[in-house]
Amino acid sequence: MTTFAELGVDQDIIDTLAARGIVDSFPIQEQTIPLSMPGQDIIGQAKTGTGKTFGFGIPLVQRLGPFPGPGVQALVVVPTRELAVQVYEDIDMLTTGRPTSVVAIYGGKAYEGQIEQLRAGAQIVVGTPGRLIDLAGQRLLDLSNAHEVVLDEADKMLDLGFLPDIEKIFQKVPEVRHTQLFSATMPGPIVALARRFMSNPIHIRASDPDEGLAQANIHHMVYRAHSLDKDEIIARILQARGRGKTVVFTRTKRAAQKLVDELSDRGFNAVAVHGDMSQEARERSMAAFKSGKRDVLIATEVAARGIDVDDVTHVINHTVPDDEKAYLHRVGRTGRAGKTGIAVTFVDWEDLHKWALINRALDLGQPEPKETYSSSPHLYEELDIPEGTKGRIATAPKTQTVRTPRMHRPGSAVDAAAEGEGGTKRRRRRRRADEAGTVGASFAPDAAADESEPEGGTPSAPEAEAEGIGTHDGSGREHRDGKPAAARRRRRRRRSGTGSPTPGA
DNA sequence: AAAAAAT
Repeated sequence: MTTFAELGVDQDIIDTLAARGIVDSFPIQEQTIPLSMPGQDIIGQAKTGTGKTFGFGIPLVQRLGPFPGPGVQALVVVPTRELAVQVYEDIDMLTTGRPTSVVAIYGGKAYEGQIEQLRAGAQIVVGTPGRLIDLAGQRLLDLSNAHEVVLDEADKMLDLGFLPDIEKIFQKVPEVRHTQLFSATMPGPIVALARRFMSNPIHIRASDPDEGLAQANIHHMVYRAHSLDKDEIIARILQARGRGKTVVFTRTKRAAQKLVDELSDRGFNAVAVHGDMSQEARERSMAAFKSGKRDVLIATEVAARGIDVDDVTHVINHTVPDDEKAYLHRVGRTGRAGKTGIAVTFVDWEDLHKWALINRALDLGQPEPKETYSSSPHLYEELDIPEGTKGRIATAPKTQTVRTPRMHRPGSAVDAAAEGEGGTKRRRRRRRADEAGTVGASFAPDAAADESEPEGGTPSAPEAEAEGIGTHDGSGREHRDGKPAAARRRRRRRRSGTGSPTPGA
């Protein structure tokens, strides 16, 4: 193992890293930092959770020098707002003790703060394409001196959805510059395309090409489950999983919303993140999940790439992801920095082919998924639930399965009973649309207030909570049911009892 | 086709 000092990293950055317990370098850092530091263009490829951010971040901070003058000299572009926040935090940490200042520029947020920081002379900008182009177009962001450019999740940034924006951004930065592209996945055609934006790049792969792209420390499992049984199986996995956090990926925003509602009703500590939520609610969910206040995150593809949360032990694919790249990034939320993780994928009948392609492309060696579900409750006990947990599954009370039919027949007597007082279908739906994903869970009511206090101060907790998810119903009401949020919280607390995550409690 | 990304 090479030390950071041997890689040419400045002592103050070494100290900053050490203060955070980071003393060992990762292979990608060892391979790219010495090349990147003197200005070599790099395409850096390394597995999920193996230190890519510092791989480009350290040279970037260091190349600006210890006392950079004011004005944007470095630009990092990322595909999602949450990743912008995370990368911003990482790079900001690297600048500790330097006058270098970093700003995150992304949508869904007030312009003022971001513009203010740019005016104050920020040197490093981390952002998402839309807002970057917006501010550049308004002459509020000057990229003409950004000689350092990074595309994080580079293959995503160069795919069809983002490419036009990326081309615009490259038109705004200097032609002579240092360009770094990083990702766990770099398909050949994308590498070819990438060369258009780089000069004599070196493509570094931090692992043996025949080794495969999948993390060896992730254990993969497949269930061929009927969609109506998925909630029940997920609940059982969550119950049996022990300490740690879980990310569940859904294909659609609506499915994410529905699942977070269902799991919250079952007493799990779940929050959601998806594009139909307000940015404030998205960030509140992420903060609660990162801090451990909530231990289940239900997410759409938005959280598939780059997001780094400690102690994620399980990733569950509620539906098979689009392709092997999506699979790799999703399951890469676990098994990070040398830890192990479990990846569970539900394969629907119509996804059998898609799954077979992923299984083969990544050489996962998974057998053909067997039909593991049944409408009969005991058959759940035959499920191969993730390691070390079978005993607990087998002893799970049978009565748990009573809750599954509620999903099948919304509005039934069971449904009304679960709602408690005044539970019409319509009211229930409204409550959920507003609430879930913001605080999500039905207990730990104090957390609702904690999570709605970002730095910089926002409205009082009730309003912040009530704002809920943005465009879901497009309303913007301050209250639902005509009751203030505090009263609603009391009602929910009563309904959900003590907060023990026991289904059927 | 869905999700993401400016308002």
